[in-house]
Amino acid sequence: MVKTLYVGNIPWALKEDDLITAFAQHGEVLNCRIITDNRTGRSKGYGFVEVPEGEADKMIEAMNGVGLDGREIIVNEAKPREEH
DNA sequence: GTTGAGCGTT
Repeated sequence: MVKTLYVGNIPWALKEDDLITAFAQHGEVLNCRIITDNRTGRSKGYGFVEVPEGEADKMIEAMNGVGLDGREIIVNEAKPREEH
């Protein structure tokens, strides 16, 4: 099973590959996604990273508050997406 | 070309 991590406060210039590289140093990154609004052309400035459940807790504590590109990022467990 | 709290799409 994989767990989804919420990553916020990320720089505008950051890319999905950059998140993978940063998170891959502390564990295995299965998938990642940065939320950007193409309709207004403005990045929401946050993204999601999927990591193994066994490493999710270590990844959060290891990457939470880490300075990335000069800006410290916020890493937490993402809430499950509600589907109705 | 800019900005800064939050929780997302194949």
